Amino acid sequence: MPPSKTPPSATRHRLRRPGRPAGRTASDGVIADRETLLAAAERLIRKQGPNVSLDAIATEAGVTKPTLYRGVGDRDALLYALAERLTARMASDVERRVAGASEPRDALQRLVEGYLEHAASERNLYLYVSAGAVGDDRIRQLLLLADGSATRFAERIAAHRTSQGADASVATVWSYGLVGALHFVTLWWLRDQTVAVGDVTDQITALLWPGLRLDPQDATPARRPRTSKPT
Amino acid sequence: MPPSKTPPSATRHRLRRPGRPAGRTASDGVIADRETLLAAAERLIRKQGPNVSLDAIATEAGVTKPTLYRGVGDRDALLYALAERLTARMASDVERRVAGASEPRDALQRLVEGYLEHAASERNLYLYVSAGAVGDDRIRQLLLLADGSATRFAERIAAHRTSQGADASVATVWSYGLVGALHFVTLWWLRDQTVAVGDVTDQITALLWPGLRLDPQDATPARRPRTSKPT
DNA sequence: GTTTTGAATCTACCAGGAGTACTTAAAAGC
DNA sequence: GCTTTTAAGTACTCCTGGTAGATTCAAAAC
Repeated sequence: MPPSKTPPSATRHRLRRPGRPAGRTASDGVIADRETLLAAAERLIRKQGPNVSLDAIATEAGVTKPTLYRGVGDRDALLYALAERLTARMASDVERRVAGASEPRDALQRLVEGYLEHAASERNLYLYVSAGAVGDDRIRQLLLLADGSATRFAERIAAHRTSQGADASVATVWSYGLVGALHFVTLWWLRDQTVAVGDVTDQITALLWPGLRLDPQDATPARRPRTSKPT
Repeated sequence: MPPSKTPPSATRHRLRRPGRPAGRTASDGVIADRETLLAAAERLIRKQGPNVSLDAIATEAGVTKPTLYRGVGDRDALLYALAERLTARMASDVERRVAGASEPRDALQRLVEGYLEHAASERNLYLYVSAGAVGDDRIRQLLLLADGSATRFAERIAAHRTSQGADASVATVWSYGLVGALHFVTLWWLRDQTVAVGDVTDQITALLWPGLRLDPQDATPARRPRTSKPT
């Protein structure tokens, strides 16, 4: 009945018949590459918004759900992978901008602006990763973005403060605080985008910079007697 | 077959047969009160964690899903209602603590500590409201907590700065930044609760206070030429 | 060159949860 | 006493995440 079985690539992006695909040799050009699947997920989220089903993503990749599962894992795994890719891109973008800073405050300013603009340009992906799925480990999912970004901040803060002889134990809390502030302001800004990026940037910088700077005398911010060891 | 139909309240918290319940007169003691339903939702979330189905909540209230729907609306409506209740409680709790503050910095310190402790004591509810559902308006759901808290902060900040002759236009951005910082640090702290509340409180306060204070000379934080009107 | 083994994929299903159309029973109104 | 309105539950549909088993191809074994 079928005139020619297995048309090589005639029906691109259409579900294939069952069975091993007739293409490449093993482990050479692997079909259903993880990279391909993740790229398809990003593509679909970018154009369709953050509410996409796994089925839709699989179809976008020209593949079915089980293949998607073997390639990237379950919904959480996909979420984590996309979060990692997004934070890595944001980090390198922001890094590039910060590199040209003249002074520390300018660096913070560029960082904030870069975060805002990158989030805006990847709006749907940013929202997808921000909301997470509704799974068991809610905290982890809510902190996905933070875990990606905060460790980078924490290293910087700790290194800087240590080099200046200041207490570096604040680094972890401060970095989560920074990311949280950035994140919520970003969401607010993404919602009703009525304010110019520059203004928001200035305002966040004005809020955060005085606490982060290290020039005057503020080397020991402790104010109350410690009740336990700070880990 | 059934010996006595409609046992009055014998099977408490068990699904009744269809039909209007045989209790009260209208608008007197309304059955399936919205308050009752929301309280049941909170009760169940407190004891079972943030992953609860609407069915489970209805059962907890001794009622079925359609009744829950008529009482509080869909999943989003429930989420918003619970967020409102939680933020209101947190606000009044924090307000009470802040009232006893001696100086502005102490007020911030009490605010931070109150936020952390209240979130910890309502952990499951806090997580439920934080994550939201995965619906259409993701941003709104992600900002649920912020919208509840930030407006209160914004009013305070604006009033304080105006009274001191400082630029009050930063109030909105700053309040979202504050809530974001508090929120993420709270989540991080709720995850691996290895640090004492007091230490975290001190560290966040140390980060945020210098930006918020208004004593020295820092009345005009603008650093770059404005490119557009700030709303 | 044939057979067996293993790998990659799809089809078809299941489970669970949100949301709803319809039915039933009690109260309120006439 | 009869009708209308109100407050519920029953039982369904739809959608989405996840999985078991069938299906096809390549490569190794003989």
